[in-house]
Order: sequence, then structure tokens, then C-alpha cells
Amino acid sequence: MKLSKRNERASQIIEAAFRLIKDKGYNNLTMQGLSTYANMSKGGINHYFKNKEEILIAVLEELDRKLFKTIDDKIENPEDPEDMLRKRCSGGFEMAKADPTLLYVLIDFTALSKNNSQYSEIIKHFFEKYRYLASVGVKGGITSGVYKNIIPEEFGVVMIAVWFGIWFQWALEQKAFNYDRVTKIVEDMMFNYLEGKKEKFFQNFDVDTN
Amino acid sequence: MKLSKRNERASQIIEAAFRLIKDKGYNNLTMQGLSTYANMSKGGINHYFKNKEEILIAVLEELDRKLFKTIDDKIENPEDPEDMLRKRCSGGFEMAKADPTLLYVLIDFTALSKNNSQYSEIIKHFFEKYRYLASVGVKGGITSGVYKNIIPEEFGVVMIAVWFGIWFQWALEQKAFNYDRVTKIVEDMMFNYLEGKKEKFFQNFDVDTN
Amino acid sequence: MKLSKRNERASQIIEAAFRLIKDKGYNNLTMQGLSTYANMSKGGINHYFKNKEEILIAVLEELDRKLFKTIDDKIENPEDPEDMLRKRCSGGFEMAKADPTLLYVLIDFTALSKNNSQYSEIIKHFFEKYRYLASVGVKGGITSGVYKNIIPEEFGVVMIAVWFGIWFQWALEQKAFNYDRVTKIVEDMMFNYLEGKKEKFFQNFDVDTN
Amino acid sequence: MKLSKRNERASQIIEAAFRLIKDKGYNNLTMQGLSTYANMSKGGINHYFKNKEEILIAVLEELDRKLFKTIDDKIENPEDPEDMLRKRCSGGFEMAKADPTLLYVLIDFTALSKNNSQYSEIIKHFFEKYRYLASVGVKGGITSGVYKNIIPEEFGVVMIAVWFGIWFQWALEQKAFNYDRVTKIVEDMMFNYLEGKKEKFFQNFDVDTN
DNA sequence: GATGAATGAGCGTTCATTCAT
DNA sequence: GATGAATGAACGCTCATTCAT
Repeated sequence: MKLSKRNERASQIIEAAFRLIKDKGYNNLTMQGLSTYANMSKGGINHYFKNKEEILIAVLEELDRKLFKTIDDKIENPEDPEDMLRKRCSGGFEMAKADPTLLYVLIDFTALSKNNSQYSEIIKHFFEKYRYLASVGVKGGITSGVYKNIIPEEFGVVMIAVWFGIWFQWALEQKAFNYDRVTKIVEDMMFNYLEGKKEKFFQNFDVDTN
Repeated sequence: MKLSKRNERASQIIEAAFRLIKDKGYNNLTMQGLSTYANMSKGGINHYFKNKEEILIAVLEELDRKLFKTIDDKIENPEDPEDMLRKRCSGGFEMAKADPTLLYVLIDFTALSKNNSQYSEIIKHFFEKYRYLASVGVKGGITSGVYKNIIPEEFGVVMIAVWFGIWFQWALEQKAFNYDRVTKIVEDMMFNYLEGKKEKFFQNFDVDTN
Repeated sequence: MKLSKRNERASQIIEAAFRLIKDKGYNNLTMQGLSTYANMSKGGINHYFKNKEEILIAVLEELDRKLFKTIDDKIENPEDPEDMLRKRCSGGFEMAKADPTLLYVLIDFTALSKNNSQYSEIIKHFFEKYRYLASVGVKGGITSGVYKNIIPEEFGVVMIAVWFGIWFQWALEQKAFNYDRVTKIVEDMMFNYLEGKKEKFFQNFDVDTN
Repeated sequence: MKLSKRNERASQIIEAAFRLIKDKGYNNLTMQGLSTYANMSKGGINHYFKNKEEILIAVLEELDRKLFKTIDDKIENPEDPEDMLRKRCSGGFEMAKADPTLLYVLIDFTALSKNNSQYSEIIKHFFEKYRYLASVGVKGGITSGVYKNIIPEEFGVVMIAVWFGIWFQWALEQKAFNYDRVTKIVEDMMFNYLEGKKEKFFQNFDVDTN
């Protein structure tokens, strides 16, 4: 009971911090502003978090959770590796389009990570995980005999690069390009590439059916 | 003579600021620290720059110059559009590999750009320019009748996304993947894709020669 | 309870600032010095006042209050307009004599008012009010049929000029003249002048009794 | 020759400082701004004045000269004491009306004089001198047998008080009152008062002629 | 538990003054 | 003589953190 109340209060603080960073950036996040935004006294925050950094770690973990949830929720049929890959891919793009400003939270922490090994580690693991998730479809395809001559982890790097790179540009200026058409291009590009790495039989089959 | 000495001192400050941001991040850049690092008194910096922001704008412009120079220097034979495209592409990858930490300067300013329209505009133009440079090769290919059914600007977005996305991951953790192999993959992937957009005659010809 | 404590602390700061300006002048009033003088940390002052100017506005209002109180307290019998006028007049003189250094606060703010419209407005209203108070006695005298051919507001200007001009000289150098004799002269002068503006009947009567 | 050039340059600085203080106030007078305004390098100013304070002393002396000149120039017939008195009186009022902002220079230095005995002494002597000038007419009247029962120095205090007090109010807000009518009132008031102090014979004579 | 008054180190910036040229 | 680059102390102000209530 007490613990749940404690968690509730802590969440309240984290959510407020998250929103403030998203809207105004890390550099404009003050404990005073946070206390106002979280409807809690300045001293009160210290009951739940030792100091500002502890809050920020929690915010970063919350970001991870948010992103993961959004992307992973898209997957419906995890048995089919190709479908999972496509879903993850489009899931990431949809998320980035739905809330481009979320990027600024990530960027803020990346900027800070230069001098904070804790942030740095979390962000590293964060990208590792997404590379892994991206690679799983490819890996599944390989074990099921679909793709050949491809290192799934490396293709995960590519997928994440594309996803993040487009998100970044999109967050900077949304009128710069047509998001849907560009993401369609990269999806085509990536799956055409994987197509070319399918086994001969399937490739021939695909070509014939085309 | 006088002007050149003035420029020299100003460059000295910008370089110091650049290094400090690259090494310690914007949030740890103080005028005191800068004055120490630039071997100049705190007040002395004010002869060359009205305030901290003016220095930072200059640093951002320096970043632009640095990146542009590194990438554009790679182009040797600008007559051949495909060659230019490949050179620009690999030029970008080589630069990112040569000095991954340069990214931190860009990331720092991106984080700040959320609440600073001046930074924001510069970074936007920055990416616009690189998208344009990336698109020029494709555009040249179209006018010379090589590529079809492709919007060069949109492919520019893709190229920059890939370049930036890989750079980002590489800067975060260089032991996470094999940079050369991954960039080889994306280059293959992108040029295969463009290949598929070549005119029928060339496409058939290409297929035959494979 | 809380509010009163807050007001108490704010007053403490204002009083300290008032004293410092009175003793050392505005140009020697620093936040550090103020914090020392007010027995409060530098940052603590920021709980009560957003910035230095806010403190100074409060000091100016305090000055207004101080002067008003001292002068207005002298009036005992407001039914008799002539008496009120005399009381106000001598009240002002007594106040100026009692604490000539109070003038320095006013002079400091007047100097600053050149480039600060907020100070300027307050000081203008300040003098307006005193002109008004000075004119009220004359006005009363007119409605009760005592004075004729006189514009009370203009005589208010004269009274304030005399009061302020003598105060100023007195504050500069108190051994320069005999304050009581000089103020006696100006009181005589002013009331003789008003006497001359009384209705014929009273004038004759006065002349006869002389 | 050298000296005169030196004086010329020094005057250039003093005039610039005077104008800057008059227009922007002492608190906005910087050596950099002064050097710009005086068309002289910052270091150059140091050839003519040891430091800022020395310039300010010179400015104060210049103020004294300016005021004295304006007032004293009005006197045409110094043989007639009453005329001299009237001329000085109206001369002071005309000067104050012609350039009300001149007051701010005086006020600025008065504010500073609290912590600068040099300024303080100059301003004291300044007022002393004007009291003296104001008293001379009265004194002359006494020795020539016109006024009785009056201490000229004390009446000088009154005259300066009136002059300064009206100037002050006028400088603060020129639309607050009709300057000419008010100065007419105080001149009447003061000379009526002196009239009342003339010897019996003259007084009777005056009354008869009225 | 909860508050917000209080602290003080540290920030960006200004500016009178010095001095090599 | 004349310049303006360079200095550094001092300023107003911010803000994470502490702690008495």
C-alpha cells in the first residue's frame, strides 16, 4: 500500500520531468519548475529521489520503456519472421511520426551522456536492444532458411540507422519531406535487399511470381 | 594585418570552444573554462564575441564548415554523377569514422535547438544542404538518363538518414559493430536500389552481365 | 501567520536596502552588501524579491510611505483650512529637519529615474501627491471664502518648491544656515502672500488689527 | 600651443561626458562609451585624465561654469540692487526653463556626493555661491537703505530654494504646471515680502501710489 | 510525510584600468 | 602621442540541495 503510493508519487515526478524535458529541454529543467509541474513541494521530491540525477536516470528508463512499448505493440504474428521484421520496422516509423518531439528527450540525454557514464550505458543498451529487436526477424529468417549470406546484427545496425536517421530529420523539420513516401522507399529498399539475399529457390519463385 | 590577428584570436576561441564541447559537452562549457582553455582572460573573450551565444553560433558554423569540407573533399570526378554519388556517400562514412566524436557537437546543438531558433535554423539548413548534396548525384543520374522513377530529394533523405544513423550508433559505441562492413552493406543496399531504378535497357544489360 | 512572517522578512530587506541607500548611495548598493546588511544569504533575498529592481521599487514606495506619514501626522484640526495648511507646511519642514539624509534616497532615485520609467512614474506621482496635499488647504480656504484670485494647484507647486529647496540645501550642509529662522521666513512669506489674497473685508480687518 | 591642443582635447572629453551624463545619466557613462562619443581611443583619454573620477570632477566644474554663466549674463544694471535681484531671479528661472534636463547632471552628482567628498565639496560651494549671488541684491538694498530687518544670506537660501524646487518639479514633469505663471507667483511673493521689509517711508509712499 | 525558507557556489557579463605596440 | 587588446575584480542572478518546522 505504502509502496504503491510511493511508486505513484515517484511516477508523478518522472512523468512531469519527462514532459518538461520533452517540451523545454534538459537545460530548462529546474527542480523548482519540476516541483510546480508535479504539484509537489521541492523538498517533497527529495523523499523520492536523492537528487536530480536520480530523477533523470528514471526519466531515461521511462523513455526506454515508452519507445519499446510503442514499437513492440505493433507485432501481431511473431511466428512469421518476415512479418515480425516488417511490423517492427513500420512500428518504429509510426512511433517516430506520431511523436517526433520524443526524439529531443533522447537527444538531450545523448548530449549529457558525454560526461555521465550512467546515461551513456543506458543509451548504449537502448540502441543495442533495438538493434537486437531489428535483427531478430532477420535471424528468424535465417534459421528458417529464408535469408542467406547476411549477418543479422549488422542488418540490425542498418535498420536502426535508417529509422533513427529519418526520425531525426523529421523531428528537425516536418515540412522538409513526405514522411510516408520516404519510409516507404526505405522499407522497399531494405526488403528488396533482403529479398536479394533469399535462397535461390525462393528468389526464383519470387521472380516468377512477380 | 590587424584584421587577420583579430581573426586568429577569434579562431583560437572558437577552436577551444569546439574542443570543449566535443570533449565535455555544452553543459560543461563555461566562460571561465573557455578562457583557461583558450589561454585568454575571461574579459578578453568579450573583445571578440559579444556573449556566449555568439561564440556558440560561430562554433556551429565551424562544425558545418568542418563537415562540409571533409565530405566534399572526397569528390574527384564530378562529371560522372554515379561516381559523385558514391564518393559523397563514402566520404560521409569516412568522415564519421575518422572522428566519431564530432557528432557530439552536433547532438549538443540539436538538443539546444529545441529552445533556440537560431541554432534550430542553422541545423535545419545544415541537414537541408546535406540532403541536397546527396540528391545531386541522383539528380545528375536522372538527367543523364540513368535513374528513373525516383525523386532525388527523397533519396537524399534516405542517404542522410543512413549516414547519420550509422554515425550516431558508431559514436555511441565503436565496438558494437564492424563499421566498414556495415557501411559496405548500406552502400550496396542503396546502389542496388538505385540500380533497380535504372532504365529497362540498362537494367537488362546489367542483369545479363551479372 | 506565514504571510506575516514573509512580510517581516521582506520588510527586513527593504529596511536594509533603505538604510544602505541612505548611507552609501544607490551606486554602492550591491546584492552581496545587502545580504550582509540584512543578515540573509544572497540567494535568500531572491525568495522575497525577483530581482534588485523589485527591491528598489519597494524601497521607493517605502520612502513615499515614510514621508507621507511624517507630514500627515502633523495635522490635528482638519476643519480649519488655514490651520491645516500651516500644519502641513510646518510638518514638512519638521520632517526634513528631523532626518535630512532621507533626501538622499529621493535624490538617488531621481537620478535613476532618467532612464527608468517605473521610478520616474513613482517620483512624479509622489510630487503630484504632495502638491495636491499642499493645495488642499488653499482650496479649502477658497471654498470657505477666505482666499481669492489664487489657483490652489499653482500655490501647491510653490509650497513644494520651497519645502524641497530648503530641505535640499539643508541636507547638503546643515551649518550653512539657521533652519528654523529660514523656514520661519518662508512660512511668513507664503502666508503673507495668501493674506494678500484674502477677501477685502478680512483684509481690511486684518490691516486694522495690525 | 601644445597646451592649447591639450586643453582642446580635454574639453572634447569633458563635453562628451557632460552630454552623456545629461542624456543617459551617470550610471550609463562608461569609458568605452565616452571614447566613442568623444572620438578618441580609450587609452587616449588616459593621457588627459588619470582616471574616470578626474573626468567627472571636470564635468562638475563645467556644470558650475555653465549655470553661473547663464544666470549671471542676465544682469544689465548691477548698480541698482533691486534690479540685480530681479534679474538674477528671473535669470535662474529662464535657465531652468530653457534646459530642464541640466538638472539631472546636478542630481547625478548630488547622488554620488554621498560617498565622494570632492563632489560633495564642489556641490556645497556651488549652492553657497548661488545663495551668495541671490543675497547680494538684498544686501545692496540694505546698505543703500532699502530693506530692513532682513538677513540677506537667509533670504538667499529662500530664493535658491524656490528656484531649485521649481526647477526640480519642472524637470520631473513639464506638463504638471504652467511654469511662467508659477514663477510669476513666486517672484511676486518674494518681492512683496521684501516690499514689506522696506523702510516705513518707502512703504507708505508705495501704499499711496497703489 | 511534507514544506518552502535558506544557503552559497557558480554562472555570464561588464567595465575601469593597464600597457605593449 | 595614440591605440585597443587584455586583464580580472565585481556585479546580478540561478538553482540544486539542505533542514527546521
